[in-house]
Amino acid sequence: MNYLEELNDAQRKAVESTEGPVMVIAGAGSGKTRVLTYRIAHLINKKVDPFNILALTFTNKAAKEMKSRIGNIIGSSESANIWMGTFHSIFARVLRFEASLIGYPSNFTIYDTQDSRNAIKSIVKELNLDDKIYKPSSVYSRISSAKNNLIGADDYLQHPELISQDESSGKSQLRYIYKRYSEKCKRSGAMDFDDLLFNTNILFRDHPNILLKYQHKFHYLLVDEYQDTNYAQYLIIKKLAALRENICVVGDDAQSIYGFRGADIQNILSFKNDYPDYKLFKLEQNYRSTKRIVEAANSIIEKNKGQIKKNVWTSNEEGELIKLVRNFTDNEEGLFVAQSIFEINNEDKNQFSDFAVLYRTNAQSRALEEALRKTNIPYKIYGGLSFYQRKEIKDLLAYFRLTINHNDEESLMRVINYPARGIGKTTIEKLQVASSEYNKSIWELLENIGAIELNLNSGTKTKISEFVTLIKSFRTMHESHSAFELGEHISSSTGILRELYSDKSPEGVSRYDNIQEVLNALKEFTDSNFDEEKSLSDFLIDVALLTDADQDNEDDLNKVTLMTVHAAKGLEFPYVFIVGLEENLFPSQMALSSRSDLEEERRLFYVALTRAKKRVFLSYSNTRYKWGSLNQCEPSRFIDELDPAFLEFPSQNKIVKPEFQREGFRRTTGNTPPIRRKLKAIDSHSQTNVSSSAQGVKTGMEVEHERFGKGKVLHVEGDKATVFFPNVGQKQLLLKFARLTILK
DNA sequence: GTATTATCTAAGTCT
DNA sequence: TAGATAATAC
Repeated sequence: MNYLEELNDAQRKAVESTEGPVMVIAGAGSGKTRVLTYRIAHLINKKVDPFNILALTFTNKAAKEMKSRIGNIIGSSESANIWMGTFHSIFARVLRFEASLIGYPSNFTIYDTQDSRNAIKSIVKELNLDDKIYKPSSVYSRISSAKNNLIGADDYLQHPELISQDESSGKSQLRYIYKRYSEKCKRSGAMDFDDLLFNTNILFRDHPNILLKYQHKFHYLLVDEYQDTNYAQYLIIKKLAALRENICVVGDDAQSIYGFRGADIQNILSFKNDYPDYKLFKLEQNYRSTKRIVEAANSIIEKNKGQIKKNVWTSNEEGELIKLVRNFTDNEEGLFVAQSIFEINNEDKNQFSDFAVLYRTNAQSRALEEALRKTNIPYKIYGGLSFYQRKEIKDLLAYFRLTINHNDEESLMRVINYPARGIGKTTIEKLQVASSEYNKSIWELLENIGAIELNLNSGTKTKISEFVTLIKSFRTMHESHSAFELGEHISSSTGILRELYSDKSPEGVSRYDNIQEVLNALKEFTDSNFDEEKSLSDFLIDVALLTDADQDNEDDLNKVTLMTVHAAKGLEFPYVFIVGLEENLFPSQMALSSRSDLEEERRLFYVALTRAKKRVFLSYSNTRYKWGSLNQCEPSRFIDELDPAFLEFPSQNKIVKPEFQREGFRRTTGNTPPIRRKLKAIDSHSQTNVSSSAQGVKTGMEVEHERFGKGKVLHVEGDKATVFFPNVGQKQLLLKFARLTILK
């Protein structure tokens, strides 16, 4: 087998230990994907039926790529049969088969976050609660984390701890919202993202025979990015693996960045308790990045406590220093990025696709986009307001969803009067009241609108029955026509196309084009993979579970990539820009209150750094627009934490400081720590040379450094000082960034 | 019931 | 700043 020869010792062992529990701790860039790929290929080579392999990946794109790589090794007819995908899409598929057992229709709808929030919002209204206190987003995240910990609505009602938490945060009614929300979802035949995992657990818990069936089906389990699994996912895996224990998990505790959605590093740490005779392999050699990048990243991650011991190293070349750049505004930061890309691209004959710009929040993309557009640099953005979340798309999809599942209330509400057909607010309110009064779905009321006394005038009733007939006709057509034909018919016969076509504004035109694009996607979907079922409801599941990283366009080759650090997980680029390195942004303000949140931000920064193969650029800005007003910012603590030995500070920026309107200024709140205040003071007149005397550090002084401890200043030159620390030896420090306290 | 205007509020990361 | 919602006029 020549593919085994392409692996180093640890990788090879991880590939060949096919039987029994295996954990692979894989440092950044250590060939994790390669191990997973070869391991699956190896299994199939050993005559394991691909049908008996379940591989859980973090994005659908990763699954697709891995499948095609495996196909290259062992033949694509085999690899096509592997069950490979994200947790959500794999178990959505399982649930479709088994839905009736847990009281759902097999054509259930998947609610996205917006649907869920809307549903919660209407419940808060129904219960006459204050929507300032019960904000849909916060209620939703509370319910979400309950579900991720397998606490159902009824469990929640009897959970003293959660109830008292809610009471002390002034949200004592939360449990009743949760209860109603569950009921509403069930009545609508809808599952939200968390339900897909929650209900899979319910299914396996309450139907041991079904669990057994899948245990017999999946002889071999592989889980990628294990550090980012939450409790619900952990338990599904554990149950499925219980029979044969042929489970292989791959992860890196240093890259755990999804704590906010319930991911628990403990899952890695407790693997050895669940499977005492497990085999552990550590992949520590980094093949991706230069020495300086690897070591700089190590210098960051070592600030975190409680990690699995490992020593990530590389035999790659030294590489260049990490360049740090300060900007006065976020727009200037964008220009810096654009300019640098332009220059590097010119001198080294690189592709635009060699560059990635990573940021903490999606909102930061705008300034970057603008700068790249101005400089004519092609780019693509992942995430943010994705294509399928645009209003016109959601409207069309709502018709699709309603056709498949008439009880889908969120979709119904979206389209019952769009395009306007004379069923207005008053009517809808009456329907909603009646719906909770009779405990019937709104669709059921609509269907029997003639038989129910709702105090509606006959004109409205006619309009309603026309609407019902329309949707039912789509349903009938669904039986006899392809998904694409149906989609086309729906978009024209509902009047959506006509409505958008008549809007000749640029936005209107682009909305019309977007609808056409959905239809194209649907056509492509219908035409692909003849062996799999390709109905409209399959399409809807695919669309609902697209991840941010999944979008892929043929014409997106050779473009600069813009994405959040989260979305960049698992990817690599020769040149990486990490922008917006400011306190309260990266690390996020909300992470500052707890140590563990801050450590997660630090891991996030670690992930960002380790995406780079050749060079890293860090940048921050002194001011940034937030919510339309200007804010002052301070450099991120993570900059201070990087070992300065790996950093290149630019000579003075040539850019002229723009004038700010005083009124527009809003001060950042909170107490500025002394060091930061000092930094800020230096920053604000840093056009003049930063002299050592600004901080008063002089040769011969005794100083203390936050990390290196006490030391003696040997030499000062400009803004650089040479200091001897008994603990760590001699260090070159930049006074601008080193946290030096003068002792004597 | 519908269209237009004024006001509010959100944006932290993802399925 | 921009999209969502409430208020207002028709």
